[in-house]
Order: sequence, then C-alpha cells, then structure tokens
Amino acid sequence: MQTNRLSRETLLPMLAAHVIQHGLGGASLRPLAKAAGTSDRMLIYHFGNKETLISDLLEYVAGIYSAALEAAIEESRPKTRQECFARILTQAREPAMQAFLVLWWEIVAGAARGLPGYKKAADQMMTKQLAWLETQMPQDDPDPAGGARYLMTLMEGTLMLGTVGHARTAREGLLASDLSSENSSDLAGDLAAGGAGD
Amino acid sequence: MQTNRLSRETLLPMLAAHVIQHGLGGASLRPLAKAAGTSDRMLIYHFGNKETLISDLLEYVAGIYSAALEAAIEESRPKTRQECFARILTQAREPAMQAFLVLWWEIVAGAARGLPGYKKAADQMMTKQLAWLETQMPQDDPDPAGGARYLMTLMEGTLMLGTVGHARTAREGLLASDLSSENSSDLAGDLAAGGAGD
DNA sequence: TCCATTATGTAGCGAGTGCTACAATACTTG
DNA sequence: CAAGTATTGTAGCACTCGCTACATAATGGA
Repeated sequence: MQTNRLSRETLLPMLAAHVIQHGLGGASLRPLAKAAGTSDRMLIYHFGNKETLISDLLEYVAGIYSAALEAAIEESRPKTRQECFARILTQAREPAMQAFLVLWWEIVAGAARGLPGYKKAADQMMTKQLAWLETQMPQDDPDPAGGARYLMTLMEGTLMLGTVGHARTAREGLLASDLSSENSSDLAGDLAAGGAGD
Repeated sequence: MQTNRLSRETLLPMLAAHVIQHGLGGASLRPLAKAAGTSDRMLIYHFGNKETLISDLLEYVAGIYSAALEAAIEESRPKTRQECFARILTQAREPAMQAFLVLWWEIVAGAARGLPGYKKAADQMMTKQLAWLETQMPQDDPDPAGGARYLMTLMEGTLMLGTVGHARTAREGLLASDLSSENSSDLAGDLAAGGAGD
C-alpha cells in the first residue's frame, strides 16, 4: 500500500510518541509496533533487538527534549534568580510537559537501576537543561554558572516532591530559601499558581 | 517440616528484601515467591492478587523507612543549616541506603504514572522524612519548619542529579546557595566526599 | 472423633513476551 | 530482463505472566 519504506528515522517519532504517553516500563514490542503501524518482526529487523531499540529511542527522546528547550529560549532575561526560577517552574507545568515529566521519572529510575541507555539519556537531558538555564539567568547575576546549578537542583527537588504529592512542602521550602529573602510576593504567587497536588 | 504458617506478616519482610534488591518493575509473582520460600499460588492466596500485594508491600517498605529514620535520630543538633544538610547527605550516601534509593526512584516513577499504592507510599515516606528533618534542624534556626522544607527540596534535587550522573552539578549548585554564603569550607568538603559520579 | 475451616501442593490455562525460520515481495543494479 | 539485495508477511517457538481448578493435608472446635 504505502511506498514509504520504514527505517529507524521514520519509526522513532511514532515510537517516542507512544512511550511518552504509555511509559517505558510496560513497553513491549507488539504494542510499540502497533503504535508505529508495523509488526514486532520489523522492529527487530530495524533495531536488532529490544535493548538497542530502547536505547535508540531514549536517545531520540533526549533529542526531542533538547529541541524543545531551544525552542523555548526567551529573548527577555529575568531580572532576578527568583523570577528565573518562576519561569522555569511555569514552563515545567505546561500541560504538554506533563506526559514528558511522567516519562522522565521512569528514565531516572532506569538510570538508577543501571538499565542500558537510561543514564546516558538522562545525563544528556540534564546537561542540555543546565546549558539552557545558564542562558536564561539574569544578566547581572554575580555567578550565572553556579546560580543555574543551584536553581536546577531546587527545580528538580521541587518537581519530584510535586509528583509524590508534596508540592506544598516544596513551595513552603522555597519561601524559606534565599530566593524569597527580600521580595517574596512574586514567588509566592507563582508557586501557588500551580500547586494542585497535596 | 516447618510448623510456621505463612501470613502477610511473615511474608512481607522477605518480599521487601527482594524488591529492595531487585526492584519493583520486573517483580513477578514466581521470583517473589521463591525469595519468600513459597509459591506464586500462596502469594495470591494470602494477598488476593498482585496489585494488593504490591500495595501492601509498598506500605510495608514505607514502614521500614520510617523505622530506619527513627533509629537515625541523633541527640546532638547541628549548629547550622549547612551542617544539617551535610549530615543528611552523608546519611543518604551510606552503602545500606543505596539499594533503597534505587527502589525509591521506581516508587516515584510509579507515583507519577498513577500506579495503585505508589503515591500513597511515597507521600508517607516524604512526610516522615520531613518530620524527621524538622527534629534535626539547628536549635537556633529562625524558621525550622520552612528551613526543613527548603533543605528537603535541595536534598531531593541533589539525590536525583546524583543518580543521573550530575552529582557535580548539584555540588556546584549548593556552593552557590545561601548554605555556602558565609562559611563555605565545610560544605565543600562534605560535598566532595561522596561525589563519585560524573 | 468427626467435621468444618484453613492452608498448601500440583497442574495447567490463556495471554503475552522477545525473537526466529522461512518464504514472498519490492527494489536496485548489471 | 536477470540477478541479487533489501524489505516485509506469516507462523510459530520456548518462555513467562497472573491466576485458577482441583485435590490434599493440617488445624481447631464440637
């Protein structure tokens, strides 16, 4: 029917869409193939085995993430670290980001277990996010490199606590951080905006 | 041979030991049963089905975690938030804690996916850890509640970055935080001590 | 002791797993 | 067109999955 030949490149986008929506843990060949409009037979043919399929898929997902970050670079810089943090928090809470975040924790878990390909992909994504965050730091920041790493650590902790129902814990913790030392009103508002859980 | 009858209570410790070592993701009935010295048949008999087995198991694991935290309460309080942070970081890096941490990320991933029982267990553990951390804050801290939540957020971010090979990122970020504003020497040393990865 | 309840073993079912053998097609190159 | 290679379909294998039917043993109360 379709003269379009299959290849890793044409398959990966559809496979990625499937795992972003249904997760990596229970991902088996036949459902993956169905989502890509093929058969398990062809997935093995094009990728060799499942392990390299998952590795390639993770690498591709990391690439998607990188592209999304580059598309999200804003020309206007925030004035304070606090405002910078509020921006990335807002970005992480976009609806389109939710499915990706769910997948992210599976990647972290896989990296912790040492599953092949997981740690590399997670490393790539964090490296990219760090580089992106450095470009988004306030212009007059005394230590953009250190500050970006500080905000990144706080952000990841905040996101994790949010997924396990402790968004409130993170929110109150941030109010006790130096991000809220002098001008606390803005951050408090931004933090409360997305605090659905707990 | 053994007059000891099996029950949830006698099974859970052995099941917990197995999942702490081998994870939750690939945990299927027959390996679990083997680790507990029984058959899959009996696991279903005592727990009804696998879903409630996992839920009960997660609850039990959360109980273990709570007990471990209570056993780790030190009578001597740290003098600064920085020292407090260094203590809990050291604790999280104990060898006995590593297997548990690996399991933890699986629990977070399950909570993010909405798997039954995962979010509840994760919530319990974070609540307990927060309460424990409040008891370990410096006596003269101006805001122990907020400070504990702040340190908790930083800690979880630090642990996550560590598992994906970005321990260095977290370390350098903490040096740019208010924890290192005046007296940075101690924290730098403690942070470097466990920085195996990246 | 008899009986009812509880606990355990054996065997297997239907579905799903990753993967392969074999054959058929499509495409490219001579 | 012929030949060879790249791609795809069909069927199936050996295995594991959660779970169940059925029978047997152990236990405890009458």
